[in-house]
Amino acid sequence: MESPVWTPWRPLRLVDNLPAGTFAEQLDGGQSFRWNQLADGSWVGVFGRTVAALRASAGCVEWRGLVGATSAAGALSDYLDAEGAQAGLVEALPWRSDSVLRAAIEIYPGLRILRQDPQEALLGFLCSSNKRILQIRTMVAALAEKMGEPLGGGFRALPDWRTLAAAEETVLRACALGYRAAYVRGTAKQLQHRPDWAQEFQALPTPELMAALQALPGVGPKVAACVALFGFGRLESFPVDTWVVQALGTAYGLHGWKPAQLEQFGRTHFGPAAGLAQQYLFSAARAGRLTTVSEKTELPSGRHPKLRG
DNA sequence: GTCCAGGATTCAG
DNA sequence: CTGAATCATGGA
Repeated sequence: MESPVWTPWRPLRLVDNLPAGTFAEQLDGGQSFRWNQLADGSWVGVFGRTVAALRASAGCVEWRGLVGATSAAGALSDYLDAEGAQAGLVEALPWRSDSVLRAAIEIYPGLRILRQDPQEALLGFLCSSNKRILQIRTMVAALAEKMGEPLGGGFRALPDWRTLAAAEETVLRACALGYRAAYVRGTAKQLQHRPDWAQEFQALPTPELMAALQALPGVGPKVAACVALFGFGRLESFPVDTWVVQALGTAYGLHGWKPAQLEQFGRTHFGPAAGLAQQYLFSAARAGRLTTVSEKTELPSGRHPKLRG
């Protein structure tokens, strides 16, 4: 087993303060599935072809990379939105009139959407249906371990579509994908001959991007919304999963609403950064710390959206 | 053993 | 079009 040789720890300059609790939630809260926390509290992960370790100390973030590899500082800065582009979007969310959102933001202040590689987001969320975050991490780790290209230090990249399309049935099955193996294989077979698929998808407006994603096997409305949000930076995308259904039902009184209706509510109520609001609500709900909306709070879209039109 | 998981697909009505 | 059944697997 090849053990990693790390560079010294160095500070990562972030515009926004990032508390340790928020930091952990950001890396391990169901956005990416490739970060693992070590016994010393630091985090080790792979994103794209970059291997890095991170740790939060006194409100600041430190990083280190593999000796001999290209410096991970630039990739990390982009990945973690070091320049603070999302801070203004949080400010523009309706937290002043929405006490539920305000309370959720205060639980994980500084929480941001990771700017992930499209392939990483798509593969991860192809594995996500009807699975818990811990189990998704296990699946993705197995895919990388068995088929990914070595990056040094014992770490591996995610396998590309060509490799996944050609993978033996027994290999895929050993990754504990279950029925999702057909999703991964089917999508891989469609994308393996389109090396520029990510650029082509990125050029599409969000509605067309969502449609293109949902044309892939195993990609429905929720997975497409997650890939658009985490992989293509579409901050207006509003994924509705079981946690968000419960959160909007209990906290906003939207009982019995169907996912499509809740998605419409989320995008109209939260606006251009609805996906960011969604992540705050998702994390708060998962932490069991979601509050309930007060009767005074105004909900501009506090009625069922029209099913047609 | 039972229930559920950051759902998607297929099928019946 | 909508709602229910089904899918494979592991952890609580």
